[in-house]
Amino acid sequence: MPSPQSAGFEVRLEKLAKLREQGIMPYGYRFERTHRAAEVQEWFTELTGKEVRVAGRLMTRRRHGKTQFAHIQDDSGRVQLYLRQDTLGPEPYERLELLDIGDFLGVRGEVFKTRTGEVTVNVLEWVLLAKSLRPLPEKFHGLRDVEARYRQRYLDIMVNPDSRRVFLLRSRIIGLIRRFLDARGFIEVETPVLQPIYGGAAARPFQTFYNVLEQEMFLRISDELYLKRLIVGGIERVYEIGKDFRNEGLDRFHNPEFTQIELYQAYADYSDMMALVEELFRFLALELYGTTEIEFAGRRIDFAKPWHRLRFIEALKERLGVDPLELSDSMLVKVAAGKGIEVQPGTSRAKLLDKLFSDLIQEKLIEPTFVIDHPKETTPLAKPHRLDPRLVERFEPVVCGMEVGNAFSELNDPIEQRQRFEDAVRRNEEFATLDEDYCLALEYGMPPTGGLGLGIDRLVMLFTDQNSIRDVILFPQLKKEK
RNA sequence: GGGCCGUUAGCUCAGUAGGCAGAGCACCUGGUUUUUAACCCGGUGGCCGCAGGUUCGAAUCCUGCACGGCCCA
Repeated sequence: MPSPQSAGFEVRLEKLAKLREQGIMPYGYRFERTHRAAEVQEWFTELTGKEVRVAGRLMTRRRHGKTQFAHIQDDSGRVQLYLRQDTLGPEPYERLELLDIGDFLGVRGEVFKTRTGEVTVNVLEWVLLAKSLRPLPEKFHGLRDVEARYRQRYLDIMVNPDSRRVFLLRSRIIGLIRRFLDARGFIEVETPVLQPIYGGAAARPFQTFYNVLEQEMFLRISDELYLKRLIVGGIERVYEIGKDFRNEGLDRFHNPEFTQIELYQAYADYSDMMALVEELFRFLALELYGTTEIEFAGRRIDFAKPWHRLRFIEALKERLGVDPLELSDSMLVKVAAGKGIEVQPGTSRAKLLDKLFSDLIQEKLIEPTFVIDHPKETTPLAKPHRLDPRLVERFEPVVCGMEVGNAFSELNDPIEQRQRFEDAVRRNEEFATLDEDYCLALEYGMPPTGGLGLGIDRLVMLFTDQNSIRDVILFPQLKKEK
């Protein structure tokens, strides 16, 4: 972190003082703009010779004695300014010496095209809107240092256009998802982030204390059990986009605080959810890029075609040479070890199966694929498979080896649901809970329901070709600097 | 938790037989009335991540720590 004494700071403070001496307010209140930077370029034909008012941050500057060129940047892009002593007058021109790269300016001027063809504003009048006291990162290379890009994200998006692009796309993607679901009659809701009992996934929660209720609480690890209560209540198509929190690992694909969309549709099953995913991904690609193809990590992925279906058990059976469903827990551990996959003693069968699949198969699934029909014990909230009671009706959408979601035909038999919760708790599975209130809700009756969760961060990674989840999260947590 | 890599000026980076700490950009002085990574002259700027150790001498070698990245668990 730069110190107060660092280069440029003192000099800029002096300029600030001089400006005040000259009666200039270095921090303005407002500025009426007629155009944004990009609009001046875009509408050049109509604007040429006309007066415009634009504002932005001073990003470049080339001085030539009695004239100078500069660029200001606003959120649409940049526009060049041309500043002449004979146009501005001696004092306002001289006062330009008190400006620095990084300052915010508002200008009034005439639009023209320079000899080299760049659309430019010939400035008639300028005002300082905010003085910058810190030197900006280098104009050509931008801000490269990964740690600095995360810790000072404002600098990253200020000077690295690609970073800005990612976050603008993130916003568009979320907007498009809403548009897609709203058009299909889904209702967006908000459910509690602070929950008295966590559930809907197997993950270590963050804990906190709710003073006025004098009660331990958890930050949600999933929205599932609340959204399904709403299905019970008669909201037939419902979704929520929000943060979930899992007090666990942090790597390229995982961030403890992440954004998920969960949606539930009454009278539907997991096949309907597969169709929805196929449509949604095609829609996103078309809206964002005008084609069904995207590029991720150097590969072209086409969402025009239906996704592959890969049965969880059959894929594992082929890879392991034996049917994992027919193996005892201890045999399964041995077979896993034979494939180089070691787990801590006491790891649940569900976790082991999951790990086997992730390590041996999932990372090779490049083409869009639904991994379907998982073993029952992996998924206590999914409905038994209609053709094979050892399995559940579940799928995980996988693209480029990356799991981007999870979906089921939702379990709506309250007796079986309670049994499945109790089994998981009895097997002492990590983070298994029994949500009595949810069981009560199910006892009132829940229609057949298809449910789907999608990791928004990973979705954004996929659609913006980013390698790390931290590159699609504006302010990823880092350790405190000491 | 383990392995590897990184940390040098505001930014981007050089810097090994261990011997005065470097460049470009930015900044400051001067010049320049159509430039655009403007240009020309001159200049300022360093806890070389932190703490120890080895050595006549350490950015450089060794140990530990901090922060970050990648890979593994």
